[in-house]
Amino acid sequence: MSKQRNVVLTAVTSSCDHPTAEVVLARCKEVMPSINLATVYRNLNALVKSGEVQKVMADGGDRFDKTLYAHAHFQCRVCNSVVDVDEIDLSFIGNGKFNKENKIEDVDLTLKGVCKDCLKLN
Amino acid sequence: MSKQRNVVLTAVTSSCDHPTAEVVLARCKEVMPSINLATVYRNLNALVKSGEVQKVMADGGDRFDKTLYAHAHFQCRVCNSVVDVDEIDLSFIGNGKFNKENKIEDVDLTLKGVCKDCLKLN
DNA sequence: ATGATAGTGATAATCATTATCACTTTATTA
DNA sequence: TAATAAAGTGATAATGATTATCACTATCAT
Repeated sequence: MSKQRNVVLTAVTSSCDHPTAEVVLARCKEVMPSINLATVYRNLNALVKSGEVQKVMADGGDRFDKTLYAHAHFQCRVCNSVVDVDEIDLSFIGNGKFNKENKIEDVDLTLKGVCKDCLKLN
Repeated sequence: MSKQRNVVLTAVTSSCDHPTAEVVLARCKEVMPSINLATVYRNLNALVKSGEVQKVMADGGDRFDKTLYAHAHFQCRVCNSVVDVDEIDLSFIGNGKFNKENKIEDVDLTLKGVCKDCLKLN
């Protein structure tokens, strides 16, 4: 594991939000100013492949997540923030007949709407 | 509703798959060779806004869907095809406490893995 | 040390999507 | 019907996120 990969991993795991690649880059630069966006993408993809972080598709670019168990997300269409939604249980997925014929490897459940903070601003 | 919007709408609703904008363009050109990709995007977005079609985020570009009720999707990571998964009931979402503080407007549940056809090819 | 290999930084390229704009079609009004 | 306003189109440029390329550097095993 290179120094850069470690810096990228720390940038994702040291906070509870869901940073974009650009945000990860900004955090890495605080600690390693020479690090490059391409390196950030390379290592994020490597970390996803090795199962150390999760990738979450979202409007405005993919997000990266330190939480590894299956869980739902919510993205606000006003401020674009992404938060975990733990109250939804995803464990039932894979029990149906669909998963007998096909192979489900991953579940991506994203709720969309307006978050409580943006609701207040109206 | 312009001729072009009608052609775009028909391209989405006349089949049961989940075409990308490029596929929609190809279908439209069969019937209206002069139609342009920008026009296809413009009208797809307008149809989404008016609630006549649904947009589904997917790897390799957004897909468009004539089915309007909330339902899950599955995307194969080998052939990239997207299919409906009707056996998963999404109606329970919105009953929890999360939706009391925040406003959930849309649900996007995409399963990922390998479809039965691609499993056979191994 | 030497060579092989993997990883990096810089930047170009790609891909999906959106913006712009001159022009055409459609609708509205006189 | 003619004049005019409004909306939509096609062509293409621009954007934004992501990936590919490539010369160079750090790391590791001889």
